[in-house]
Amino acid sequence: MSKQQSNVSRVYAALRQMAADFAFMPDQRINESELSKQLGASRTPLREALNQLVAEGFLTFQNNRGFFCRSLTPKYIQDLYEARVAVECEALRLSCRRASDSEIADLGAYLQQTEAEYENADDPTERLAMDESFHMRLVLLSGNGELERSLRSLNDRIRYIRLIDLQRMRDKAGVRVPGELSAHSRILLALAGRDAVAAEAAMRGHIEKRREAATDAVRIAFSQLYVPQD
Amino acid sequence: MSKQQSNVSRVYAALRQMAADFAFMPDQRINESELSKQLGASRTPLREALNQLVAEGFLTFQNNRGFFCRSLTPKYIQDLYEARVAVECEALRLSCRRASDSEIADLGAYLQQTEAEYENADDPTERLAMDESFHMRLVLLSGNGELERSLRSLNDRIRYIRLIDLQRMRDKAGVRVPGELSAHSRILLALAGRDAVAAEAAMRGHIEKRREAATDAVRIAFSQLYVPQD
DNA sequence: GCATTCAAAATTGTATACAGTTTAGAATGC
DNA sequence: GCATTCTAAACTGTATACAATTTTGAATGC
Repeated sequence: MSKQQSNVSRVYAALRQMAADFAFMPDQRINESELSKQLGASRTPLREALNQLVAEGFLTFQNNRGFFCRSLTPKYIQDLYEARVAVECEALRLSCRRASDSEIADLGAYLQQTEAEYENADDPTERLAMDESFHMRLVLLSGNGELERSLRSLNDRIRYIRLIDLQRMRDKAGVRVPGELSAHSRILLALAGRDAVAAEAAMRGHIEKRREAATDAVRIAFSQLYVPQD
Repeated sequence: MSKQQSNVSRVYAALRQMAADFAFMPDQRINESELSKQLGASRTPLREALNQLVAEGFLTFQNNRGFFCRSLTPKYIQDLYEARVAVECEALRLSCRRASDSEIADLGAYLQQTEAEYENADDPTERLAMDESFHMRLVLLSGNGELERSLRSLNDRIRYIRLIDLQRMRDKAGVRVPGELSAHSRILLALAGRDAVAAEAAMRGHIEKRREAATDAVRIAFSQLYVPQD
């Protein structure tokens, strides 16, 4: 009998979470000894996990200087949003051909259930989790493992900014007019109608609408990250 | 004065090349001691590089059993081709908006030059390098670093199969009718006309045309990989 | 105050050792 | 021949040690 899960993957998961949350400041140097104590593993497995995160773009590496948190710039966030459009639109196109009627119906039920919760949820983290979950389910319907992997990576690198964006939206957002369709509903409707063009257009519009706001949020993020207490 | 390039990144580059060429057989277990001798580094930096390749999908990892070459299945190759469509079509769309006229003219000159060479090149490796290069230049015009990174990864994981595909095409391919436009020319023309829809359609058709052939090539690849000498 | 120098401290890079686990293959029984 | 058991060899996982490099910060000169 042996452990199924490797120690490196446990450390990796913890680090990825930390990197997503910007527990490391942008461009901050990462101290291996300190971190290894914190995570209860020696530097050898820690560095193996850190190397994985470098390969995925969460961290960078400089010879003899070690590991650094990725930097956070409007350009970088824009790149990630554009990549999301690429991944999610193509996945949606595939889903229009491949998803079964019952899979689409299931997603519809999920959407209906969460949209009610969404309106009531105060916590932006909760809202974001619901939003991400809907988008991820859509990609899963495409049946493409590579697109799924890409979206997971993009989501984790973008999450912090989306959270800031959501917090700002909460303050000034009006309630949606009852009867008006949410962006998610419009996407799902087009999918149910197997209308790839309409679905893609709805998805593209939906993501790009948030892109501009998100690049603005980068500046806000800076102030939130670099001020310790407020 | 110090080395600019780290040892790990040297080992990584060598391993990535090997993984792209299927120097490791699909599903083959990788022996760390042997490989570390071969690459002139101890197991510590070797494993750091191997972990990067796991994160990128070139290899897999099982606790207490070590590293394995990714498996090679028609489904996997299809996923990668579909991801290429996602990345390259969106990049092209962005390029239509962003590329300067002179950048497009440069790419046109490059295309004209290589298409002549392409017809004469016997070596499939050369042909593939030219093809990849054109596609990569297109993505670079989008100015999106994330899409660029994705395409690089996809290219390396797909290359071996494309090579097999090209070898098969050589045997039965007819010469293109003079005056008829190559797929690359059609894409470039649409780009020059800033016609994102036409460009995307041409790109999609171009990649998908090879996708089916490539999944067939997987079976051929198996026979080539598993027969040592022929 | 500001730049420069330099030695001490901190940190990274990697080889190695060894414990823990898996694998290979011989021996055995059916 | 085929499955099972068991032991030795091979291999992986990780802590640790130490060399090489970078960083820190005090001392100095301007």
